[in-house]
Amino acid sequence: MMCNTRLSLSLGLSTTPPHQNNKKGKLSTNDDNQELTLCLSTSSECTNNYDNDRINPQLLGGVNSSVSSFSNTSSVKRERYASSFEEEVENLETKKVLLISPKGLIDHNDDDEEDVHDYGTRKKLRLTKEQSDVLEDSFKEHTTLNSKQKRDLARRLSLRPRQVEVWFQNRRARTKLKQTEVDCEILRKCYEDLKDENRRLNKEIQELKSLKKSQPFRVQLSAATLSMCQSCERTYNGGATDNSTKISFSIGDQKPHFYGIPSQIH
DNA sequence: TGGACAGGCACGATTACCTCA
DNA sequence: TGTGAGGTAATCGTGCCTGTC
Repeated sequence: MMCNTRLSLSLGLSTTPPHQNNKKGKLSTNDDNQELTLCLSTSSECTNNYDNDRINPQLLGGVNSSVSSFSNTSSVKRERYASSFEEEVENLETKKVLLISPKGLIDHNDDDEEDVHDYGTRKKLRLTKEQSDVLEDSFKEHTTLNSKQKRDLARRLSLRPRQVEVWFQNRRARTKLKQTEVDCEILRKCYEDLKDENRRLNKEIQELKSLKKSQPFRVQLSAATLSMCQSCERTYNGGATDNSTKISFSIGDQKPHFYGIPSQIH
């Protein structure tokens, strides 16, 4: 989508975005010609081709050089990660141009260890308990954030806005997954109950059929004369006036309620 | 006024790192 | 010490909405 073009700079260097080369996002070069990449760009040019979270700003030098081939992406989400990018670029103001070698990043200013990642691996942040708690509290208040809330939260937690955004996305996903599991369990229970009910009703039908056979003159059943008791709130044959033939079933009862039928049937 | 386009955002699916048993 | 499972941060692709030209 965003990073699907190889960049060919005027220096004749090229690369493929890290995340496209392999699953681990390792930087690699074209083995055939052993090209190296030298990224010379300001933030805006680079964000035109890379999501800020997908290419480390450290890969970008502070050289203010416009490179035309950086601006060819049509659906670049320029602003999406802009704040985080700019923040990091700001941190890198003093850094020099960084070279990317086949073995990864060569940092010429490696006194700041936190900023120096081996971009052969995707560094994974572990949020502290405090950060998680704050995010949880915030999530309880509102499950989505507007830009200002995101920025404020990020500043408060010393995170990048993008990280806050991702956390909320994942949190929403987890909530939804949990709710789906709950719903599934409820449906499963309903299904089991209905199955039991169906089994019970079938059994009663069989019992009534056999009863009809053994006592044909005492119980006259037909679909037209079956009715339900009012407590079941089921429809019944309102036209039937002969109480002696009305039979009622009550959902949940082990035995049907018979109206106007001799008690020995029970 | 309608269409094309870009940006922003949310989402689902997936990947990959990390921890722990 | 190696390993598999689970949790989760991060990535990717896509669709929808909105603003602008």
